[in-house]
Amino acid sequence: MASQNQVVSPSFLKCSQCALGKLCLPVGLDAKDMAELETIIESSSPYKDNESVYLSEQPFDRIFAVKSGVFKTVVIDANGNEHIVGFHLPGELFGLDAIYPQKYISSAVALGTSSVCGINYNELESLATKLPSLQRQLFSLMSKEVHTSQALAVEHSADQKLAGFILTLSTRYKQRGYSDTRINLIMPRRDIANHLNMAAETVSRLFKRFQNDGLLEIKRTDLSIINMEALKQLAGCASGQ
Amino acid sequence: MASQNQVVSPSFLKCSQCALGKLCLPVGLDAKDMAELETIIESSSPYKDNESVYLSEQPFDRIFAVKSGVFKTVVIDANGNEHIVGFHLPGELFGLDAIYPQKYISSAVALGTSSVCGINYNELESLATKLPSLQRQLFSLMSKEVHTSQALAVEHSADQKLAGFILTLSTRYKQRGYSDTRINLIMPRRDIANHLNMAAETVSRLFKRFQNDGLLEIKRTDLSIINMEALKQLAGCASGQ
DNA sequence: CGAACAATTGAACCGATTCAAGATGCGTGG
DNA sequence: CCACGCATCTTGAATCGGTTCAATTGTTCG
Repeated sequence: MASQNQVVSPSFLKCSQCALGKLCLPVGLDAKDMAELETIIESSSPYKDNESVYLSEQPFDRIFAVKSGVFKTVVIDANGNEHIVGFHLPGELFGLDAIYPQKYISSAVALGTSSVCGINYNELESLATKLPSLQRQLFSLMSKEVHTSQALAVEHSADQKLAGFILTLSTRYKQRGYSDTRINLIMPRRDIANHLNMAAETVSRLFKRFQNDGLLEIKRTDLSIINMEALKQLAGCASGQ
Repeated sequence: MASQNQVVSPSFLKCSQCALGKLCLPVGLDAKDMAELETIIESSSPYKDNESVYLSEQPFDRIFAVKSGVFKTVVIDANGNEHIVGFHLPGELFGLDAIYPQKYISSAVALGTSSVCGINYNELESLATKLPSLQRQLFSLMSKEVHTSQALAVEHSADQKLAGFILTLSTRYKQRGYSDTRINLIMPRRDIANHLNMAAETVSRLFKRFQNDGLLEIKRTDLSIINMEALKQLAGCASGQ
């Protein structure tokens, strides 16, 4: 099993693992279509820890696919408080929420050394008109995004939220072919806490309790899920899907 | 100003007010295109209070546009607890989260007598391939949906959440041409509370405090916003825009 | 008019936050 | 390689916001 946060595929431009490629291929993109998709996908040099791909309020032109590492998207409210909207794992897209307002709502920041592919949105749209399977895939992905955002709101106790969070990571890594039981929590506790709207101390205490209860083992960034079923029950299953 | 929860337009099938039509028209749908869009939009008889349009787990075939009244979408977690994912006002779409899983995730329930248009999704997809402006509009709408779901997660104190909720209603009604300061809260306190993850008692207390502080006036379902700016400040602006 | 439900109000309670120390791990330079 | 210093994480005790429970008032509708 490849370790997480590594480059997804030797030639990411082949798009064999990213959110677009994964489902495009089986539904009828031939080599020519695929080649055309690849022309609008641009690779970029890696970002260092804490560097940003784009900033809030900048004009929207591209969506991004994570090639390696993890990114977080962050908004800052009127009082200057940061809120982490989401974490983005290898193969996942981000920047979709900028389509409607035509500017980036959040800022995207690398967690550790990480890299992306940029995809010009206007060109992607044009291409989607020509390739029905690509259009379908895009609709599907955005629908999934809606669902994901909503799922977060369902849980309300701190236990539920943290258990749910771990499970979504597990599921998402599994979907990309990584282990679903051994996870590298590259993001600091503070970021997890912020994302789930709770105090970092609470995250710490809960991890300890989950460990004492035999649900998982955790040492710094190294998380192993021991009892997946119990975790799902705790989360109320909303995120386990 | 037309009162809320009324039929949006005499002939909704003309789609002049719904989320699809509103932006389709200015971007180049001619009469023939429009006619084609209308052929896949079906009107239905009104639903009575508490009747459901679809239930969770049912196979997905259509998305829906609210013609009149209000609908709520509800999920039930593993422990049997209900959670209200969202409220849907006249002109808005719902059911988009079912595209990815190809089955309805939530159940959609009428709040008071309400009516919808159903739109066959496969046909809509096909049509979108032929009409680039329709495709663009759909992407845009789904992006907006993502943004909306995320915005909810940003607020964390009860004050912020309730203020934010009122502001989103205000904004959304305004977008459809209704008053943004006089709102009919057709949904019971219990539902508002559930949606925002708080106790109905808290909603009650907060409404009272907001009223004492001169932010708004409320009597049962009749809400008037007095001090919009103060509300926005309270909410932290995340929902204001 | 009266029954059933919805909303309000008050008081006790609890989960999670906050504040304040300590512990642990990590990179840097001696 | 160890020592230092910084940042992250952990742990404990006090506090607070919001919930829960219980009782009252208000509203709707047969």
